[in-house]
Amino acid sequence: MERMNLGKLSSAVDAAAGHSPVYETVVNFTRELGTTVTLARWERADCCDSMVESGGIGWVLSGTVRKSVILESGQRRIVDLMMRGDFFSLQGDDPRAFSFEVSTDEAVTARIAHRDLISMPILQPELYRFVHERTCETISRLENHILVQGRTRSAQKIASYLSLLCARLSEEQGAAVELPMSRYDIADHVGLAVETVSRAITDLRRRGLIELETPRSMAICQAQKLLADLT
Amino acid sequence: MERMNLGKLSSAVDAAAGHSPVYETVVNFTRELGTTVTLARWERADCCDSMVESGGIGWVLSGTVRKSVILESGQRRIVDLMMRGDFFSLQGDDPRAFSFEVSTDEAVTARIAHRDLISMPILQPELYRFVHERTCETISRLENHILVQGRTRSAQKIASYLSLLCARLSEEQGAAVELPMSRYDIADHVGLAVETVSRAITDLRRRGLIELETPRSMAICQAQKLLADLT
DNA sequence: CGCCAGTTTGACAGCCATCAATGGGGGTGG
DNA sequence: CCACCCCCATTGATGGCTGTCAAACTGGCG
Repeated sequence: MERMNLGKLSSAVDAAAGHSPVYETVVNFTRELGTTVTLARWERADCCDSMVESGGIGWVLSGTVRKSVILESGQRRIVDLMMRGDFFSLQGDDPRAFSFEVSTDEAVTARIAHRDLISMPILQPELYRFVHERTCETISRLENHILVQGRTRSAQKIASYLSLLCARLSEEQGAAVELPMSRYDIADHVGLAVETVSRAITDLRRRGLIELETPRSMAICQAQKLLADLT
Repeated sequence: MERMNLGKLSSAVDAAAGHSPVYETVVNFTRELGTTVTLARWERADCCDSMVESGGIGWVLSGTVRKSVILESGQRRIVDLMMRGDFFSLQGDDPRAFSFEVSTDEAVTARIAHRDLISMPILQPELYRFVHERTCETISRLENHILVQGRTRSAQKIASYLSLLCARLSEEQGAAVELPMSRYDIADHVGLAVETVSRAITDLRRRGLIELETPRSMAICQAQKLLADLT
């Protein structure tokens, strides 16, 4: 892990190719925070658990971070996947003992410690409002994932999951996207076995609904059919 | 739906038997809001969609409200279950078109409209902080449900779901609780068929892990075994 | 009494988790 | 440079679990 200051933020932001309007507001928000914010640069497979200690709230400026937990059975479950612009809550006293890991080559995160969050509504009401807005967005993200996991058939789960993922990764329809996670990660995220994930993806490819340049590079060919077809 | 004022709040709160410390803070929060808050009393099967129009944030003071959506296939999915003290976000422009329904004989809800939420950090910073705190609690609730849904076996899903539900409904271990939803609701919430839910519950009962006075009244006998036993 | 919604149980086909094996790609060390 | 290893992805075979269809049972209500 490497500490960063706001001056170095630009290079990190430039690395996050294909900016979106929402992402711009997150970057501006980060700059306006001044010394209240703590930036950090991480590398692949880094464990970001140290972020949690101070409590408060965190977000991703570039790269992908996953929030996971190991069950008593030894199984890993990925609860959430945070990409550039996504916020997540940091609760040090959480008995569920989540851990955070970087799944891309590099990731830049930001956070506000709990003690600073406390004084924000008085000192920076405008910015605190933004925090609330993004926190509600986090709720939407989790609700969407509950809908994905609620699907009964594996093909449905994978189809709706990939649709959602591509929509978050790229604004343009049908463009090839680099999947930020392995088949194992997808399996642990949607609640399926790796083999079932692989089979479902192969099935979608054979039916011409998606295309795979490499196992990690995917393009959705028929977006609406991908979701509708699978009763 | 019947509008309420803060004066009538006491009777509604008294109806929510077995107060918890957290719930008390929510009630106090509601009182302190004064005219900013909008209270409403609902009856069984009422649709609370009118709450969403003004945006902002809502919470439950008594009873149970479920947040659901009908998929293209006609299936219903219950995304979240809100009980006394639970907050939820209201987004009128949400394309996912969630609807809210009361699943108990009676329910009392409160809400703050978006326009009032906007001015809160300046006018009532202390209370706005509380909103943020409860919103983070909502995130925890959804994360927990993602963990439940992620279980692969039906018995695991039901066991962990019932454990979670009972923990939210009653502070005392092993006490009988009135389930706030039908088997159909449970099925649509955890992503199983009704028959599978029924079989899983019967199975847990036969093994002596839970007891059923009536189909709706349940007591957990061996809490830790209920979760650990099922690899 | 009859109706209805909710719950439970049975039978069975189909899907998925598991075990097993193969192939590919990137890294390291000889 | 090549061999080797490890991780990832894919495919096959199989048993068990779950969704589906069907039927019986319960309690409440008019």
